[in-house]
Amino acid sequence: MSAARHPVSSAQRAEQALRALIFDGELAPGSDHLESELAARLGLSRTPVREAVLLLEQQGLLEVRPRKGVRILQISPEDMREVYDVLTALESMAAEAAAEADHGADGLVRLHAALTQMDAAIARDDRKGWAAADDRFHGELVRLGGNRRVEEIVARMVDQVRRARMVTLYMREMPRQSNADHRAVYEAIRKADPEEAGRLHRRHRARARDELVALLKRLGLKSV
Amino acid sequence: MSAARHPVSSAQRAEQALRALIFDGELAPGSDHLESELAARLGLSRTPVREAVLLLEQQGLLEVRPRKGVRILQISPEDMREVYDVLTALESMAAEAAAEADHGADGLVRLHAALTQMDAAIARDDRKGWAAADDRFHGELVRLGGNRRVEEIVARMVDQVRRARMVTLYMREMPRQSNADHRAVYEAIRKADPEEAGRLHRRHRARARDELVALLKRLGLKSV
DNA sequence: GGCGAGATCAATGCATGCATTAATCAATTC
DNA sequence: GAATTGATTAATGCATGCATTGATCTCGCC
Repeated sequence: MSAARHPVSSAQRAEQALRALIFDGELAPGSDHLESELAARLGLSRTPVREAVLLLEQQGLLEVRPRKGVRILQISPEDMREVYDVLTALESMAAEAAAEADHGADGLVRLHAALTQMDAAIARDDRKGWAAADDRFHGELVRLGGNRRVEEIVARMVDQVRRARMVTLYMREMPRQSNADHRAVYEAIRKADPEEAGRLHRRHRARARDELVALLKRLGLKSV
Repeated sequence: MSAARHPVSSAQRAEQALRALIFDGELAPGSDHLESELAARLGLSRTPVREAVLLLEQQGLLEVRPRKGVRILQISPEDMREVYDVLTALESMAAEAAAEADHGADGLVRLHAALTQMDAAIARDDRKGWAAADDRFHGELVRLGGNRRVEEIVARMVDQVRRARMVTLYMREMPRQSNADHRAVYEAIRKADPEEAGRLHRRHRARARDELVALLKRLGLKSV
């Protein structure tokens, strides 16, 4: 998203590296890891790793437990409900704002591109491709909303969703309904109808939340 | 909010101390401060101060500028609009959830207490007292909503509002309208009417946002 | 007199070392 | 045999030191 500002510090690389390890599942949810172990793994000293760990703790990805190492946090269905409720509230507001701003079809090219990419991915039965395009759609929607703080908060929440999706992506039907929802939201924004855009997006996220929470509960309580 | 867990680390004390300095205005918005200077001021070494600074940066209170020290962030009217929009979306959702949960009048004692304290403060023309009670009302409302993540995000946003209020608190009428709003929201929650509670709260925050942004613009662009 | 290049300065970012202290293990006693 | 207390271990939290490198200041040249 943001270009490399300064030389790129080791702490920043540590943060990115740890995020990657967490999202790839190499640091499993619920597992403990010593700072020194992580530092050795990344080929750094403890200091930048410690800084990265503190940031990731504040981001809700892990927890520092004073003598027991850092624990990668697990996400319960209840957590997922919380995350989705935050997303519902903020994204639907963003959708309203985007519709009010009345971007022409020009300003919505990226949003539309994400739509067609999702369709294409579904046709190919490419779940990862669909997920990536879905992320782009939601990211662009929020960007169009014109509220930086909303962008940042949503990005954090999406991190959590991403982890749950690792598990669920292959355990359900291809999300055709979801795509119809997206297209309807896009149309409302293009027609500059804020009320409709907000209402449709709210319904979309509520549906997704209910599906995901039900699925998670059907499995075991604690998952990625 | 949460009790002291472990012995309380120096880094945590540094974070709290820096927050206090910022909110008291001793570290002025827009001012720069070297890490070593802050460390000396707090009687600590640079390490825990640096950790605290990194956390506060992520909380949006300051910015680390590699060779120029940490800069205490200023808040523009546009920033305030963003903050209030986030608060509007999340708190009104919390109000809905609180109404749905149908807490009896028993479960709402703290919310009601905040109300009466706000009334009393207005009668005394005690602006700081009113502000403190207002914080309690909003904090309790969000707690009743039953979403930890919303609580945390709202707390961050309230930090920003607090800084702007330092400037504006004495520059406007006593907020009687605001209190009527609060009472109406309380009543809707007590009557377990989610739609009403959400609608009323949304209107309340929108009003507060418009007043504050207008006031800030009437002064100068960048304020606390 | 103004502008540019080079040297000096200093703040950060990182590594390292140490003290603190929680957790584990063992030994002794009941 | 179990439990409690003491000793040992080791991970964290903090302090300190150093290298890197951006910023500033000076000197020289145009």
